[in-house]
Amino acid sequence: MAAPSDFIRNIIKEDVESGKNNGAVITRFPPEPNGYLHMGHAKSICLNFGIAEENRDGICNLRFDDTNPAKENAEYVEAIKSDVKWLGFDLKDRIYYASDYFDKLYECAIKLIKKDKAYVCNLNSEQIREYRGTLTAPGKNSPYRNRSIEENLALFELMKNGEIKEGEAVLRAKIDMNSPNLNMRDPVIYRIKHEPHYRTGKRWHIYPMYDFTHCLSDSFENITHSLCTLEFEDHRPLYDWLLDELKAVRHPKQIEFARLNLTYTVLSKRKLNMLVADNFVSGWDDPRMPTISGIRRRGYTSASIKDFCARIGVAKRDSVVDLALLEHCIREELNNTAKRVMAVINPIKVLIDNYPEEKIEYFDFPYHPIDEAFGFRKVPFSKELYIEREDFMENPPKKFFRLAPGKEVRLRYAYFIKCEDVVYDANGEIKEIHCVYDPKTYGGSALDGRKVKGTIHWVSAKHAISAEVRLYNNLFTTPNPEDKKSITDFRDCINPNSLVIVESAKLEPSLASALPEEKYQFERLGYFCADLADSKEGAPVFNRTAPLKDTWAKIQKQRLNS
RNA sequence: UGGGGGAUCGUCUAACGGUAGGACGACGGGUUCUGGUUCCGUUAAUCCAGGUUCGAAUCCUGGUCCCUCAGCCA
Repeated sequence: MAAPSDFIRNIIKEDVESGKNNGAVITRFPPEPNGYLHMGHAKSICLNFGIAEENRDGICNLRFDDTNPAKENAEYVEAIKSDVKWLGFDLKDRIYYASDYFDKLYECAIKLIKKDKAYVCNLNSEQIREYRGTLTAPGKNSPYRNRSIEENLALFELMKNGEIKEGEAVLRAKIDMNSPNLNMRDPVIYRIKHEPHYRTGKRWHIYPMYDFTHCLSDSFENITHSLCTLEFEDHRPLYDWLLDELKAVRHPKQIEFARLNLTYTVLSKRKLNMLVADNFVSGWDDPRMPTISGIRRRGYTSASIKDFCARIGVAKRDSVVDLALLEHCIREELNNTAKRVMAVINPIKVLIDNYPEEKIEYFDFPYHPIDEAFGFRKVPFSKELYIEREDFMENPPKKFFRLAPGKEVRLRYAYFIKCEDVVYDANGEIKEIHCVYDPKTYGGSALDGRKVKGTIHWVSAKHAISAEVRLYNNLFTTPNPEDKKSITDFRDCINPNSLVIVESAKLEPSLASALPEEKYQFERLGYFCADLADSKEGAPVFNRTAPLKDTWAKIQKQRLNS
């Protein structure tokens, strides 16, 4: 694949060529450990780590932006590390924590106070908001703005020692209450939180804010290019102001790009957290979730995610990427890598009337239609079979190529069969379909050159294993559940059929040995993956990763619409 | 009616004053023991109005629309 190119890579290329930073390229991926990583993060990871890989001696750090002890914990840290590793980027032990910089950051705050560029403010949060002004009205100076450096130092010391209550004091940068950019109206850079931190314990009673922490952490790590999403564009002046005032040796360049949006899903940690907390899904790794761990459990591979990220590109304009593109990426990969097997999800019984009662034939079927390197497996054939309910119609429309009274089809790789009779139960439901087979079509082709239009999949009833199969559909019914104009609460759009559990699908016996995370194509149905958590050898559980494209379904839909 | 951004096929994204290209989707067809794959083809875009220029998606002027900022979240 051609090397990716986008406006950020172009900027970096120019910087390297002009000798900026001595040609170094150091990026970072800075998640807050307050939730699991999702596809939006995957975009950022592929960008930051990708750029590092593409440049000679390029480096990308994983840095936990853990300055809010109320929301962060070690479980999230572990989950994030594992997701980044699974995506296949080499961390080289370059794992950092903003919390490791608390001492250095504190020193920077002192320095700022000594420069008379920061002050302790005793306005409460409501007052701070009032003094800040509005989008159109300027703010006004805090009455505490002109405290002496000594007083500020003393007060900040008290804050640090836990001697002031939460909410009663903050440290603010002294910038400009008249700035049209709200972020420059004396932003809070430290607040009091009498809350233990998952890494630093009870050592601190004050915690630095994002704006203060981020630019300095970037600088400490010698980051050259600090890539973030569009909403931080307004923060760039503050990012630069802090580094300038503190005379930082390293002054990274912040560049903003548009965050990822995907149709039929939500990509905000807050919303995903709500789905988990309110049990709309089973957890962060529910296969319906657009989290890295969810999508992995669904059966997506890291290669397909990287491919997707390369295809969507990086730009500044807001965009919503079609989920179909993600599906395309996984189908393309699995088409080349997944073993083909047969499974019947919605079984209906077929009896081959002219097949001997006790006879069992074992066929050697290929795991892949053209590539023999995939190997072969034994598949039993007998008088009683299951086929897919949807593959039989009593009164078929014109273009139905499957089984119907009087019609002949091919059982994949096995025999031609012809439907002779249909037997009903007391409720008028089909109980079984009676067919005859043509022994001269052994292996699935007729010696006389006779053709059949349809080939259907099947399993031997006696030999089939029963297993749970989970059919996943879009989590939301609308393409854009995050659209504020048309939707008041994204939860109103949750798809009630996002998960359909098939308790006992009938699988060919070879599938009994499927290993967790092993990927298959169930012929004519879709790509399936043995569940990471619930699948056991001998007792598999399968998740549908993506259905195969289905032009027959499309034809039917068109018929309905016309 | 403050500031900061953005507008190119249905969607995503190229083109950096010189043929508006690619991918996904959709549609049509060939091949096929998966109505899959594959192959071929079709569809379809520069927000608007002026200007500069031999030539404008690109430069200038003026509009329009969209996103974003008033956490002691990140």
